[in-house]
Amino acid sequence: MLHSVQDIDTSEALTERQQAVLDAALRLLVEEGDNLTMTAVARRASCSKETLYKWFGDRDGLLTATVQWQASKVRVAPVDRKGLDLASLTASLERFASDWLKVISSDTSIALNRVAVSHAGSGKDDLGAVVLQNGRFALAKRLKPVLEAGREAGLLDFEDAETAFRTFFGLVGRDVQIRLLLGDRVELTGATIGGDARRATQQFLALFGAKTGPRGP
Amino acid sequence: MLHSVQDIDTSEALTERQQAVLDAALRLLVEEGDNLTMTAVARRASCSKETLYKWFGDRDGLLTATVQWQASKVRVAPVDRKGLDLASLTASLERFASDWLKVISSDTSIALNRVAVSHAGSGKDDLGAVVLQNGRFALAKRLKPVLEAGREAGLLDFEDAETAFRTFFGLVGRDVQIRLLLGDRVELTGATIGGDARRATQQFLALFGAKTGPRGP
DNA sequence: GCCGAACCGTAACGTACGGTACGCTTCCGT
DNA sequence: ACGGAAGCGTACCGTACGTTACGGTTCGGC
Repeated sequence: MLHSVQDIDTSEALTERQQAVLDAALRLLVEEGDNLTMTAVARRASCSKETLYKWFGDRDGLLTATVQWQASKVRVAPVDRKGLDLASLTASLERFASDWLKVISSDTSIALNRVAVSHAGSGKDDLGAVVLQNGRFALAKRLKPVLEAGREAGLLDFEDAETAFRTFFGLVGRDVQIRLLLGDRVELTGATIGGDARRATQQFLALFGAKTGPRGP
Repeated sequence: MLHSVQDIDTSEALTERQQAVLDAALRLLVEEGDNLTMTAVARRASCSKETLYKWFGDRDGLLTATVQWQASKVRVAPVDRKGLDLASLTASLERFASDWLKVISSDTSIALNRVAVSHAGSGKDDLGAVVLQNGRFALAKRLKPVLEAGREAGLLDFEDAETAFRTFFGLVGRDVQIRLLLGDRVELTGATIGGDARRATQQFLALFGAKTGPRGP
């Protein structure tokens, strides 16, 4: 099962130098895509190929390390769910939507998803699993508590948090990610993202907002 | 601009034999992903590599021809929009949703999208554009008239057909496509697809159904 | 029956790249 | 000061694969 990849502490024993190397690899990955060669990474990071192999085993190891390294950087602070009213819930949702749109439209996310999708075909490594864990599933894990809190507060009404989340996910992302991955230049300025986040949130509330109002009968 | 790829009549002068070769290439593409070699295609299609190069130029040419060939096979009949009431509109939408889910969860779609995404990075060919045109944009072109007919009939209420379509797209697809592309085994039996199509349609109607009822005040 | 075109099967070529080996420098501990 | 580990730069090896070349076979036209 793919979900079995837990949140590994990927920062286990990563030297400053190693992190720098992985950063270089990441930058190169964004520029060159899956075409990056070990030689290129070595040159860019000003290290020897021998070192790359000693540290990361082989090419796939380097790629996985790079992806996990980027993933470990994205851990955002969980949303505080103190006094929850409609306004703060709306704000939270918009925030999640906006953040998510910014992520999936970023160059690094696009590059990482591209290489993970490529490798998902011939299953040598589990890049797809890593990307999923730190993307879509991490988002779910952070958002579901908010949704459930909203339900507790009588603001939301849904049976299954997973289903509600997936709807939110669809309303936010729509066709953006697949279009970007396929090379379409979708217009995504800061303003558009804000507007899309608001629209998605309103639609989600229209679908899952409690008809009875907060603390209803 | 990426959208500039019009619907080319890809079946221009394609011999039976050539179609057979492309079918073989397609099957191999589904099995092997982007790892397929020219030798493998030649062997599978029982033709010589020289012929492959004469017909399709080079590897990229073969790939593009294969993708276009598959695309040309998917042209479905447009939906008739005769007497339009809520029932038939709902049925149409569910049909679209169900068809789309079946497509994106099919092995060939996954394989094609994978290779297109891979190649979208280093833009040698325009596989991404082709896939987008025959996937997401073809769907829009077929669905929008239905939506507009629904609006004409007073069943739907929206400003922009494109926006409405994108919402529908998101409600139907949600996280399915990206998860499949990344190698997650999403459960998608016929029953699940039917249920998801119904749910997406109901949600869409809840968001864009005219409050006034058909032939409103 | 004969010719050339199209095509099959396979062998051959060139190159790019993953992976390894080696010499040299730096730097740290003793 | 000295020995050795770590690491840089580079040269080297093996292989896979894209691309080309070639001999043999089928087949339609005359």
